[in-house]
Amino acid sequence: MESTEMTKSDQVVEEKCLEPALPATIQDIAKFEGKRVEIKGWLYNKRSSGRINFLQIRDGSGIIQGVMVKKEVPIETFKEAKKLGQESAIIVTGTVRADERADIGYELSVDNLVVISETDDYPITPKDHGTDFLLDHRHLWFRSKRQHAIMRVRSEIINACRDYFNDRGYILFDSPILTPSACEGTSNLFGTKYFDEDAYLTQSGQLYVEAGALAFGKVYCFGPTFRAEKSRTRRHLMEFWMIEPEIAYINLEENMEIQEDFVEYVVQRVLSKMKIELKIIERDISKLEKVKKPFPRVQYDEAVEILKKKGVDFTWGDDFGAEHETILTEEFDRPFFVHRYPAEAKAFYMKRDPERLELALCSDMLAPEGYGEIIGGGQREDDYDELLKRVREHELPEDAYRWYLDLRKYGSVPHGGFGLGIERTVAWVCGLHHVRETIPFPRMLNRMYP
RNA sequence: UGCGCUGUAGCUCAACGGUAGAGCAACCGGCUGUUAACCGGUAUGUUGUAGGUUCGAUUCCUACCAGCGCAGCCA
Repeated sequence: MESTEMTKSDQVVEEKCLEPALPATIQDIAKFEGKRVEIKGWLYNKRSSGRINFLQIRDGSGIIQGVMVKKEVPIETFKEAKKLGQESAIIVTGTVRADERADIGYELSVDNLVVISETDDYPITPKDHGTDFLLDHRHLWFRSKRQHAIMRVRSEIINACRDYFNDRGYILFDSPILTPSACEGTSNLFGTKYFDEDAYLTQSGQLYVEAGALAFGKVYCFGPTFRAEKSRTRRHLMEFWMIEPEIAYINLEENMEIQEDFVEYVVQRVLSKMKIELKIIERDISKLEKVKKPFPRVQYDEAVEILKKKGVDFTWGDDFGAEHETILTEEFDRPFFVHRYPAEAKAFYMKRDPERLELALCSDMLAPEGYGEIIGGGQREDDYDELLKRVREHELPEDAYRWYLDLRKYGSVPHGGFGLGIERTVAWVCGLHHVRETIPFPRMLNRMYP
């Protein structure tokens, strides 16, 4: 099929004595000013004005307007272009021309068009659609400008996360997705079968990554995480991605220093590399420019004081709800830490503060503008007897945690780490209302399609 | 799971209890610089499901179903 199309295209070249077209992407179109190029893509939208067809062409890297003038192309080509439906696959050739009127500064004077596949009735029209409809068409939705930009930012954030740790001597140490028991002893896991045994989809790689830290010093895992919580809010997905570094020989303070350095790096990198995308999403850049360390550190006790000063009824020992998080968030113009929560409500593996045994050596990083918790982390209990006691207190199956207890038996050291939720981070960096737009195919309560 | 809201054309939404309507998309035509282009024309319905009140229900009532928002839980 391709060869016959090329012949057709070559004929036009001959007839008009045009230069051969260079393969080009819209992203790099500036390099081709004055040159004749070929763009392989899709029709994003079109308008016409009698004797001119304006074709908005997208190729995945960007959108450019192709201008097709009636008297400059064969009449059949002009008519064909006029009838083309949104998202028809097309190969367009033409000359790149600088034009002030164009969004990207360049237009394409089209001299030929080859239709690879025609489309009619593309469901996502350039008008308003409801979220439910768009989510039903998620497989098409991210062809649209805004979703396209968000997916690019997500990709860059993930690359930045990986680069940060790879460049600093961390070993990628992936944790299993199928696990024999609950990592943190909580319920709400997706259950499945491992042949005849019960198995669960992981809700955190942390326990495994601890084993990695004691072997390699500094490791991280990056993968999907599953929570079978019946949560339906703008901050929750049933399946989400988390990057979880774990480091031997660090304390809580050092842990927080790594976190702020890491988050600053990720945000600043998106700021410098994704300007176009952030503009399409209409993100207020000034908010992100303030994301510089050091991030404020607030003890749980102080956070409770802040809430009380603001007239919020709050009992010491409770965990913060969404409303409380938002109020605290308004206090700062950058992410901040809340550390040393009451140990009662926290996971069994968290180390107690030796100076105040009722507190856990843990911290959350809360993103500004009401985006809530993006990181949870802390110091792990490294004493064998203490950890065994906690396992028993939480009535966890001792046998399943044998290997985890072993880590405290053979060369135990103070260690800690944290987990950053990718989708919440993307939502915050992009300034989105809901995390469902931050992942290609969101898994939500009541939605597993497409 | 609790509280609240919604369900009408492919999409976004109207319609005091009195024969079901608009914009966009589709289709036909017009326009030499459009940019969610515009202008004229054509076609489009089991009003979520089941019952009830009523002469008459898209409208009022009940149940169910589906979805959304908020909360809890968490990243």
